[in-house]
Amino acid sequence: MNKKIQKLSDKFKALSNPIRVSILLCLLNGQSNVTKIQECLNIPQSTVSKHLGILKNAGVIEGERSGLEVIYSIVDDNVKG
Amino acid sequence: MNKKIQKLSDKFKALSNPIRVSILLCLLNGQSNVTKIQECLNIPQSTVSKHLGILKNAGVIEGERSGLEVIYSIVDDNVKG
DNA sequence: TTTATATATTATAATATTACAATATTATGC
DNA sequence: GCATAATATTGTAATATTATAATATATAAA
Repeated sequence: MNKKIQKLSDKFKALSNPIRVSILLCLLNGQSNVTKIQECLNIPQSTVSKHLGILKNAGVIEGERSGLEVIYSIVDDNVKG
Repeated sequence: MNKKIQKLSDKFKALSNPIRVSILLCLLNGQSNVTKIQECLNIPQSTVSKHLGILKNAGVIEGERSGLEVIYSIVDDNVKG
C-alpha cells in the first residue's frame, strides 16, 4: 500500500468524527485549553482528552503545557486555511 | 449534534480509507468504469464495488450506467479541485 | 508533603468498519 | 427463453473505533 496515500487517508480519518470537527471549530477562533473545550462541547473530560490526543497524533493540532493547563492550537496549514 | 458538523465529518469519513483515496486518484484523470478501477487497484471486484458505493453515498462520485458498464466520475467540487 | 486542579491514560463494552467469497442483479446478444 | 459480461448486494468473521467511568499523572500552592 502506497505510503503517501495511507498518510492522506489517515489525515482524513482524523477529521472524520463530529466531536473532532467541533474541537477544530473551537480552535479556529484561537487556542484553548481542555477545560474550555470541554465546556464548549459539554461532554466528559476523558472523551475530550481522547479526541485531542487523536488530533494531536495526526499532526492537526499541538498542545503546550502552561502550568496546570495544556493549551491546544491548530498547526495543520490546510485546516487553519 | 449539529447537522452541518455531522455532514462535514461524514464527508471526511468517506475519504478516510486508502482504497477510496486511490479510487479518487484514478478518477481525477477522468471517468472510469468498475473493471478498469479494479484492474488499477488489483483487489476483488466486490471490494471495489463496496467502496464505490460508499463514495457515491457520500456524494463524492456518481455512477452512470452505459450498457453493461457503470461509468464513475467525481462530482464533489472540493475533491475535483 | 498534603491538597486541589487540570489533563491523560486505561479498561471495557457497544458499535462500526473492513475484506472478500458467494450470490444476486442488470443488460446484451443469440 | 439461455448464456455471458459487468456490476451490486449479502453474509460473516476479523478488526477498529467509540464513549465514558475509573484511575493515574502533572503542576501549583499552602
